[in-house]
Amino acid sequence: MEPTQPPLEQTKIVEAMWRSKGLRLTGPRRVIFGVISEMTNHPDVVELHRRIQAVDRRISLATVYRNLRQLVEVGIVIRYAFDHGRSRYELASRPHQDHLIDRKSGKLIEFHSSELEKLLNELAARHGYRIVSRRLEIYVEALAAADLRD
Amino acid sequence: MEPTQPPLEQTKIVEAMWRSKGLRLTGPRRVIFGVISEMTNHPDVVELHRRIQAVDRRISLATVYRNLRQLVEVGIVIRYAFDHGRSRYELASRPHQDHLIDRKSGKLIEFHSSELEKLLNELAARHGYRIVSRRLEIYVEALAAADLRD
DNA sequence: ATAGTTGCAAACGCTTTGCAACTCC
DNA sequence: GGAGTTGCAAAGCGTTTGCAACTAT
Repeated sequence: MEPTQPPLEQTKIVEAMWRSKGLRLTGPRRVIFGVISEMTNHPDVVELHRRIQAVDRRISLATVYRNLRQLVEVGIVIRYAFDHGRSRYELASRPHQDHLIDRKSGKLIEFHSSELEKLLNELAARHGYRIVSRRLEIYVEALAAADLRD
Repeated sequence: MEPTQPPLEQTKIVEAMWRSKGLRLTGPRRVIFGVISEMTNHPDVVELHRRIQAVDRRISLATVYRNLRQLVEVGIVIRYAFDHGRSRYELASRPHQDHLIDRKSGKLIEFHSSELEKLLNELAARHGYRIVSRRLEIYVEALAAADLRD
């Protein structure tokens, strides 16, 4: 039934969040936020910059860095500095995933436990902190005859 | 002139481990390994270098870096790159702990919760697995210090 | 009008490395 | 003796920043 309305592409979540904070919106920001809105995994600056330049070649790496920094500051984006290479970024709105990793089979299971969530929050609070983000990797080994699929 | 036995000070665990791998032992290494053997928390290179130079002023930062790198390679030391500042180092022989990391202050809190331990074991078992090891890093923010920033 | 943003290039902080002298086995 | 190690200074790499031109409000 829908006529040929512009696909209204993926809503730019980040732009909306930014506006809701009453912050200034510029040309480069529109592009940057658009790209960031669509990131699903954990891209690094170079990858983001590449995608951003695909839209507008003039946007500099410095601007990408500056905006990422601001997005992290206002809590829209999370920055990870796992190893010592480039940082990786993630939309803060995504619910956090924890992982079970079976090195033998190479299987990786994502899970989410509200019980765990609750316990971790308590642990943090006990030390006077609020959790910003976390990283949980559990390395496991199959129990006897557990030939699980998935 | 020698009294009885030299106090045999704190055993230099790292030196012993290194020897057991048949690797070369030099003057600077003896000092570096001695300092590393005694590290209890998660010092960074600068802190380690300071302690090392307190013993032998001539040992360079480059040498400390090079040896840390080798120790990590052979698995004696673990390197953490929590925030984006200097890496922090820990003796691998210590039982693994979970970490609370305050990126703003750079503070790092180790904790251990048997409650958490139990829950994780349950979660793994629920999926048909047994835990081999894990890595948990919780990034936090001080509760009260929310409006302390400029 | 003006406070904020941008691109550029230079500066920064942590870490690594090329080199020549030195040292442990 | 010779492979491995060291100190030094310089280079590398990811990230930040000073500046002058620009732009959103």
